[in-house]
Amino acid sequence: MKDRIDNQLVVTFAKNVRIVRERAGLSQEKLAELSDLHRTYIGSIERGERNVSLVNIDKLARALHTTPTQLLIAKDEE
Amino acid sequence: MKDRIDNQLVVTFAKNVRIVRERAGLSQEKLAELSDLHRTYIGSIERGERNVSLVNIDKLARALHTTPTQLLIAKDEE
DNA sequence: GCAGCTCTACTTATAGTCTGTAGATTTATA
DNA sequence: TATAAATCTACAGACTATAAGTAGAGCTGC
Repeated sequence: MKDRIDNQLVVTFAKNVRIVRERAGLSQEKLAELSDLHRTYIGSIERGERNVSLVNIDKLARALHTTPTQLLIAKDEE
Repeated sequence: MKDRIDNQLVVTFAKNVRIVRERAGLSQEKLAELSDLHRTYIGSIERGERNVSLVNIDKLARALHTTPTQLLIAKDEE
């Protein structure tokens, strides 16, 4: 398994992408198609293995009909 | 001159970093030191030439005593 | 069996570093 | 007033590290 990135923002982003995607009823493959990214790349983002940059944050936010900001906010730290 | 990146999020981020840095009374060099990034890299970010990734967005937000979210929100589109 | 996800492994593209130059601006100082 | 010294930013170019992107096999649960 590839290493997770030890950074709170990366972890939060990863979780949010997964949550929003699932709420939207999309598979990773479908999201990949909508965002013009690769299916395995989406998976690794959601596992917190990728240090995603602004342009792809933007692509994902658009595909999920949300904002970059929403994807970076920690929803509930329990 | 290196090309600006044609992406709204990149442009917004660039502007916000500069505004917040100047409000804090910091030079690019001082911010570079505080964020543990290179001085010329800070300059190119503010010129909108860089597609910055999550870990460095986090570093900059911390150094500027703000949040990643604040750096991504378009303040006023006039 | 199938859909959806994980994981390895890899190449290519670009994020990010470093050195150095130049111009503009400010500040001290003769 | 100059003018020199110090500070700051823009930018070029070359380099290194890592993000972006792809392919394919293999889990897992329905």
